[in-house]
Amino acid sequence: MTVSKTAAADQAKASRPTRKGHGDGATEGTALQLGELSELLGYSLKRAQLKVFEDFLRCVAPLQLTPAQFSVLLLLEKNPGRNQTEIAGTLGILRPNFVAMLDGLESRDLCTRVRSTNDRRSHILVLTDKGRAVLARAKKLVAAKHEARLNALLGPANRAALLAMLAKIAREF
Amino acid sequence: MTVSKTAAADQAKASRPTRKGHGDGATEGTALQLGELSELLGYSLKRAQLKVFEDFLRCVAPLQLTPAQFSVLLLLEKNPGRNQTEIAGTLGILRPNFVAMLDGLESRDLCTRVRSTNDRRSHILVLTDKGRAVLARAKKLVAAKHEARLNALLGPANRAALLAMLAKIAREF
DNA sequence: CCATTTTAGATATATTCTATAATAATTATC
DNA sequence: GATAATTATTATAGAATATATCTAAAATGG
Repeated sequence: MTVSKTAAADQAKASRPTRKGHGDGATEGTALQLGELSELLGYSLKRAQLKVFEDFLRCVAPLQLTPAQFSVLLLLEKNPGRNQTEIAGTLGILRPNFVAMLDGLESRDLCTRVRSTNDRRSHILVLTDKGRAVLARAKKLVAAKHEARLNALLGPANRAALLAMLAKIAREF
Repeated sequence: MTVSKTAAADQAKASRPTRKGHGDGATEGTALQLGELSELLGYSLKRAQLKVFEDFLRCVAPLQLTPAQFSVLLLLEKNPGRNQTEIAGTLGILRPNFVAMLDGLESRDLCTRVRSTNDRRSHILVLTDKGRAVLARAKKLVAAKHEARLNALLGPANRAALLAMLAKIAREF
């Protein structure tokens, strides 16, 4: 038998069924203990990342941009004249998966593929004027709502320290 | 016309095709500039999380445990007598998706579902002896290889500060 | 120049993760 | 006892992620 001998004892601890979120709370189930989970960096990293992305989506919802799309537009603005492989590679996006993503951006007229004259296999990615405008508005929303909220929570110095450590992990780990 | 007037100029900057990673490097493409992307917390958060999970998988590969599976086993050990809804909810896993995950753990005899005597709708989750043993080995691998590597990269004080900030974001953001 | 190899983008496809709706069994509430 | 709510489950759909293959074009080496 592989089940713990204390299974019956475990059962005894199980609370009887009660209506939850229903007033006095005297019979509400106890919150679970995270225990060693709270010392596991990867766990908090993942939970924090989900929260941050969630907030990003809310803040930039008027422009209908995902974090990944925003990162592409930012990269195109900063690096004109680059092709799909270079942009996708820098962002850690696999080339096949980048195709549909670009289709989406291009169909919304945020960027265009331009056949390179130097190497006719490749597409230079170009921000459209609309793409530039949307990006500018997105930057303002992100700075004013999203990053501002993080700053309020952590404080500017902590936020900078956090960013530096995350970048170091992303780079060197 | 929506395409930037400088598209032709952008094209001019595109490097001619060259063999990459091929010796002298005089003609290698320049690395892309991240620009404002490196100030976006969510971006570094995501990239760091991927690296950390990747390393976790490597370190604990002999036991064939994913981060999510490890977190379930940890939580079962710390919180005996809980049912599926409570465990899944604490980890942010949706109940329907938790079913297949438990099937996997149960088929490997790492935990078992025990019908609760108090509420016969629910399954109390119980770590098996094998589950306890695997968890103990996993903890050692994680501490000795995974978290040790993070400590070496950041230093213990920074690692603690990072963890505290991530937990705060996960909790309060 | 020509044959071979390599690369860029695209397509197809598989896997995993995530999310919602609906169902059966059981329990709670009126 | 009738109605509503809850647990676990199934089915399913969508997104993210991964690999192999195809074509057109370009580079390489004779």
